[in-house]
Order: sequence, then C-alpha cells, then structure tokens
Amino acid sequence: MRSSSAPAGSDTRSRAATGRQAITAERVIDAAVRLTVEHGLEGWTLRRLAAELGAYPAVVYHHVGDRDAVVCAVLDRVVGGLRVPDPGLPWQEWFVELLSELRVVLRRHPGTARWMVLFGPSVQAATELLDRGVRMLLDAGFGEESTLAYHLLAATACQFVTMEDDRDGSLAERLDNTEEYAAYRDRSDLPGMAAHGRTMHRLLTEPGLLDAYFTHLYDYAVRRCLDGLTTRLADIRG
Amino acid sequence: MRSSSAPAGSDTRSRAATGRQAITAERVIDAAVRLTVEHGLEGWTLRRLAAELGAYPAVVYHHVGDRDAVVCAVLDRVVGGLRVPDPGLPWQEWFVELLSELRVVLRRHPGTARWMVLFGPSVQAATELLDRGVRMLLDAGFGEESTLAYHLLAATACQFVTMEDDRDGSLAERLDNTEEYAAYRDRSDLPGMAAHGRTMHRLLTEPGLLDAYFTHLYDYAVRRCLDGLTTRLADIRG
DNA sequence: ACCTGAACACCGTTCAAGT
DNA sequence: ACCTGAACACCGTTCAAGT
Repeated sequence: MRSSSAPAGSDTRSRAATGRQAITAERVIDAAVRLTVEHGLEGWTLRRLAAELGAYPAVVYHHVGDRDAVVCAVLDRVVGGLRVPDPGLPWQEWFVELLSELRVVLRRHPGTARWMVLFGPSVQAATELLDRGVRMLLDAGFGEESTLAYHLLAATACQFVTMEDDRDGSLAERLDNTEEYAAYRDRSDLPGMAAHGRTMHRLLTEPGLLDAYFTHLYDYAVRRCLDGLTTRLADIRG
Repeated sequence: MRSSSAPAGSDTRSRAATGRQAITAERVIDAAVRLTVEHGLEGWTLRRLAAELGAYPAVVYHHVGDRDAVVCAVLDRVVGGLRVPDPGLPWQEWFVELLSELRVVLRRHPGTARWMVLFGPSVQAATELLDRGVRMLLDAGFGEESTLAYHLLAATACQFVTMEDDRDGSLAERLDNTEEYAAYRDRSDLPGMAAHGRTMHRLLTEPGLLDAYFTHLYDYAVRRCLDGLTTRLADIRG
C-alpha cells in the first residue's frame, strides 16, 4: 500500500515516461483559478492545489513560488478578464459600468476582492484600467485629487464585495440571529434598533431577499460615493 | 527535562495548591484583548493565548469556547469602549464624531474591524450605538432607508480601517513597488498612471507621509459618503 | 531542470484521564 | 468542575536525494 502522502496517480518513473502532462507555471495557475472559482481563494490549500495537479507541494514552489505568489498570479488572471468601459461616457456612468462589472468578476472568484484592495494597483493587468480611470477623473476636473478619488471608488467597490464573500464563507455561517432581530422589532424604547430588527428579520426569513439586499447595498454604496464626489467636484471648481 | 508541550510554570499539582490564579472566562478574554492590542487579532493563536495564561489550550475551550468565541468576546470589549456622540448634533456631525472615534478604537485593536463589518450588529455592546445611529437617520428624514444608510456608513468606516490593518500586517510587507511607481511617473502615454505614480512615489519615499495619507483617505471616504447621503436625502424629500 | 518523498515547525480542536 | 497531557488531522515551507 502506498504512503498517504503520495499524490494521486504518482509513480516513481518520470512524468513523461508515464504519460502524465509536464507541470508548468501556467498549468499550476490554471488549476489555482479553477479551485478559486469553485471553493474561493481561502477554500484551497497549497497541498490541495498540488493534489489537483497530481504532484507534490514542492512542485508548486518550483514553478510558481509560495502561496502568495500563486494568489498574485490568480489576481492577474481575474483582472485581465475585465473590459474597459467606453471612454466617451460621462465619468459617473463610466465608473458605474466599470464597478458593476468588477463586482460580477470578483464575486465569481470569491476571496480575490480582499487582495485587490491592497494589491490592485500592483497587478500588471490593472495598469490600463487604472490609467483610464484616473484620466476620467482628471478630465472631469478633480486635478491633484484624482488619484485619491480613484482610490476611494476602487477601494469601496472591492471592500463591499469582500463583505459579500465573507458573508458566504465560514465567517458568517456560525451566526444565525434571526430570533434576536425578531425580539427587537417591538422595542418602542429602542426605535432605531426596532427599525433595524424589522429590516433584518425580513431579509433573513424571506428566501432570496438577502442576496438582493447585498446587490442593492453595493449599488447604493457606489451611487452615494459618486454623488459625494460630484458634490466635492462642485466645491473644487468653486 | 519537561516536555515542550507543557505550559510555562506548569505543575502536576492543582493551580490553587501552587499559588497560581484560577483561570476564569474573564481572565482569558483579558489576555486575548492584551494580545490583540499587541499583535493584532491574527497575530496570536489559541495555543499562544493558553501559554499566556500558563495553561493548556483545552482550558480556553473549557472557559470560553473555540477561537471564534474568543474573538467575539474581544469584539464586545472593543465596542464597549466607544462613547455615543451628543444626540443634539446634526446627523452629519454626529456620524463624523462617531466614526472618527471608531477608527481610533478599532486601530488600537488591529484585525477587529474586519469582524465588525459582519458581526457588528450582533455584538451586544453595539446595540445602543446602532439604535442611536438609525434614530439620527430616521429623524433626518431617511425613513425606510435609514437602516440601509446606517449600514453604508458603518461598513464603509470598518472597511477602510480593515484596509489599514491589512497594510500594516504581513499581507503588505512582501510588496515594495516604489521603483515600479517611479518608472511610471514620466509615461506621457499613460497620463493617469503617471499621476498615480507621482502620488504613490511621494507617499512611499517621504517618511510618515503614508500614515497621513491613510488618515486622509479615511476622512475623505467618510465625508464623501455623508455628502452622497445628503444628496440622496434631498431626492427623497424633493 | 524537474520531481520525489519526507521532514520541520506549526495550527485548531478533541478527549480520556486525573484531581 | 477544572485541568492535564497527549493525540488527531491538518497547514505552509524546506530540502536532500533521485532522474
């Protein structure tokens, strides 16, 4: 019987001699993206990724590097899948379009949004997007503040997607406070908490409503952000 | 020589017989808060927490529960340290005051902001805060939208603090792209990227400027959010 | 150069046994 | 009830050895 640490289909002969595909960096990243789509970025381990390739963990190190290096490569793939909206659009519409597509792409790869907040600007594939976005704001009249405004919009979008990812993940499953919210609904001594209780109770009991709520919250956040920047632009222009 | 798995100062006799303090849930949480202030929520393990108490990991389970239970107890302590701003303030000022104090408290306990985004409303100590906040918005005229608006403000604040925590943590240290940004500064074919490169290069080379930038970004995010909600309020009323 | 196979130093969690 | 001490099933990472 084989040792349990041996990868599935392993063989003492070389990969070529046994008809197994040679492992390349690209194939490692392919598998990592596949696992991310299926289980999220925190839902697979380096050992699992290696097993997916029918190889040992050290093989991943040899071709790509440590776990962070694999994650960065996945980010690059994800961002690479984004299209740049039509530069002819007004700046607000341009961002609405970009950020609603960003949400779809990031949500399809759970866990990537969290990394994007910090590493987004360093991802090679994001260069064109960043350039176009900052340029939209420069042209709109934000001047020196353009990079700050861009950072605000991009960070807000990624952060709200991260919240959704976390909610689906293991973080949230341990907590069902439907009963708790129900108890607050009639507390006339805590009118704010009562309103919150009514809203949350409905969201948690009517099926499918919670997903719709998070979509709504995302759009609401993006819109308020753009409205706030519009107010700011009027102040800058004097 | 003692087994390396035995906690420091361990003794086969009972804790009382050896003059060691009995372990209580409160003392476990005290230690967890202390470790969080010092190393962040992700900077300590259950084994380390147990060692801090001179006990075995199973002791933490016995008095508090698993790691998530300890974390929730820490959150409760952190939120409990917040004061509610003067209800006589205009709603915008009320939130500016609340959220700037929130940032200070969360930043003093790195890693807690990430949990607050999802679990904040369930933390017992946050009930009064939530009630007062939603009530401010109800009184301002947000009506049915008050809980949504509150959620937007609280989530935005916690998320930007999370970004700062992540930047200080191990996530960001592996990436110094000062040189990369420098290279983009003169790319007249990528004017947006050039502007971004100039801003980032300055932030990364002039000492202390980066901290100031994140403080500025946080205030900018809170202000834009409030401005956006003010615009929205005019729409609701109009 | 590429891969094997095992080791190292960790985790969170569980549990029978002692007092 | 409270604590001990060890075990279980994992991690990411490293490395000498093979081909």
